[in-house]
Amino acid sequence: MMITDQQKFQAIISHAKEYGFVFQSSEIYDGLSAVYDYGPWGSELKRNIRDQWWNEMTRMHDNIVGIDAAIFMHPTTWKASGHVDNFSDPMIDNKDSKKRYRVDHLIEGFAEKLVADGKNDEADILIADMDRFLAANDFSGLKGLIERNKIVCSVSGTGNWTDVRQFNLMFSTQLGSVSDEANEIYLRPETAQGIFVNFLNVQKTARMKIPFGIAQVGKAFRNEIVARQFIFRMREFEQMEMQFFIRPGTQKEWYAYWKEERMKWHTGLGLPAENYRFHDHVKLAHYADAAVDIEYAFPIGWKEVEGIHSRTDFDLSSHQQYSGKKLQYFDNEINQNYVPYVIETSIGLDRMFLLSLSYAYTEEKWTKDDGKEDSRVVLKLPAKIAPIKLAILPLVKKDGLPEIARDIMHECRSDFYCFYEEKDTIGKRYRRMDALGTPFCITIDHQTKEDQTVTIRYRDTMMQERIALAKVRELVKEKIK
RNA sequence: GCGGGAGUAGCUCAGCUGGUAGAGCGAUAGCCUUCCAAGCUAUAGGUCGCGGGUUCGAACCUCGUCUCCCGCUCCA
Repeated sequence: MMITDQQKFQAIISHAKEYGFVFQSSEIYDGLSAVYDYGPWGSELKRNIRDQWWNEMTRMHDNIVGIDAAIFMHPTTWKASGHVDNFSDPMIDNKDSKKRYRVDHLIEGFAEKLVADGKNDEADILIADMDRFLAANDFSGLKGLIERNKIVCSVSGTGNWTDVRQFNLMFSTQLGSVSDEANEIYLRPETAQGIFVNFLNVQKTARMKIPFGIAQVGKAFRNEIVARQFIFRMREFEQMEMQFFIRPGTQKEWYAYWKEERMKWHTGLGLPAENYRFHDHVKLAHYADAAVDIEYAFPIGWKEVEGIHSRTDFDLSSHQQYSGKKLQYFDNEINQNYVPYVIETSIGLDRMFLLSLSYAYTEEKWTKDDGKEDSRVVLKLPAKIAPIKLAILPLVKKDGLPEIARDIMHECRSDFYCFYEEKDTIGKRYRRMDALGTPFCITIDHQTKEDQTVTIRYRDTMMQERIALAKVRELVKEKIK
C-alpha cells in the first residue's frame, strides 16, 4: 500500500519524535516557533553527517582548511555584506489585497505619479518627509504620510493599511552589560562572513596558495517571517560552508567543478542520483554572478538542500572598502596582486538531516510463511551516518551469553557506536533497531560458546549469516568507511 | 501576515444531547528462553495545549492565546 507524500512527511515527524531524533524546542512551554532540538539519536545522526562533510572537505582536499569563527561579528561586517541594507526594511500590508509593500517603494511610486502630473514640488516634499521619517525610524510618521496622501494599493485600490512594521531578518542583541551604553550587534545570518573576514589570517598562517578553500560548520540565525515545514526552515540552523578562493576569470571552471564535486558527495553517501537535480537561479542575489541549487525530492516536493554560488569578489572587495584593510593576494605565477574571486558551496546541515530521514524512512509489509501479515518501519540510513552502527544482542540473558556480548561491546565501542540490548524477544529487538536505522545486529547464542561465531543480521535485507566473533569489528569498520 | 485544518498518555486515536477520562501499540519490572515485533503477570504515564467566560458542573459550549500541518505570501 502506498502512502502519500504528505502522510509520509507526517509519519517522519512522528517517528523523529517517538524514537528520539527531533523534539520541538521548549515543548513543555508549548514550544517555540520554528525552533527544534535534536535528541539522542538525532544528535548522533547530525554529527555523523557533519563529520562526513567536514572530512570530505578538509581531509580529502589538501587545499582546503577549516575554521570555527564566532557567531558574533563586528556590526560593520553586515553593512559590508549587504545584509543591513537589503534585509531590514519597513513594510506595510494592504488588508484587502493582502499584498505587502516596502514602504519606501510605495511612497516613491506615488511620488513618481505626482511628477508625471506635473506636481514636482509636492513630490519633492513627500520624498524629503519620507527620508526624514526613515532616518528616524518613525513608523507612525510614515504611515501618516501614506494616509495624508491617500496612497492606495494598486491591487485592491484601497487605503486600508496595517501599521508600518520593521522586518529584519537578522536577530540583534547588545554587546556590553550596560544596555544603554552597549552596541547593537547581530547573530550571524550566514557563516560565510566569518570566512571572508579571516581570509588573510588563514591564507598567511596556513600558507595557502590560490586556489584554496576555507570550510566552516556553524549555527546561523534568520528571523524568517514564515518558518515552517518541520526542520526544513528554522530560525536557528546549521550551515556547512566552504568558500573557495580563485584567480579572477577562472570562476566558470571552478563553478562547474564544485557543482559536480558536491553532487558526487551526495551520491557517494549512497543516496540515489535520481532524487537529485540542479536548479539554476534566474534572479541572482546581490553578490553572485552565477548560482545553482542542489535540490532533492523531499516528501514536501523538490527543495533546496545546497547552494553553489559564484560570489565574484563582492565580499572581499566590500570588506576591503569598509575596513580600509587590503584583502589581496599576490599570485607568484602571474606576478600580480588581486582580490580573489570566490566560489561558495553552502549546505544546510538540518536539511541534509531531513533529507536523510526522507530517503531512509520506509514502511514495509509482507506475508510470512505461516500466512500472517508482518510489517516494520525501517530507517535505511547509509551505514556511514547511522546513529548506531552495531547492536549486540545476547539471545537470552543467561548461560553466560550477556558476558560474551559485553566483551565484544567493549572491543568495538571505541571504533564505532554500539548498542547493547538483552530485553524482549530477538525479533522485537531487531524491529527496534530497524526503527533507529542500525545497519548491523549480531546475536550471541549458545553456539557462540562452542565455535566463537555469531549471527550477523543486515537491516535492509533482513538476511543473516554466521561469522566469526573475531571478525565482527573489522567487518563493521569496513562497511562504514 | 491572510485563509483552512488540528492539538486528549511516548505514538495512533476514541470519548454520545456538558456529569471531573479510555483503548491499541509503546515503556518499565518480572515470568518464559525463544533468530525477525504483537505469549503471561504487574506497574507507571494525562490538571484533555494554555488562559478567561457561561454553568451547580466544561475534554465537550464561548472568547482569547500558543504551537503544529496545508495553501497563498516570503525566501541571500
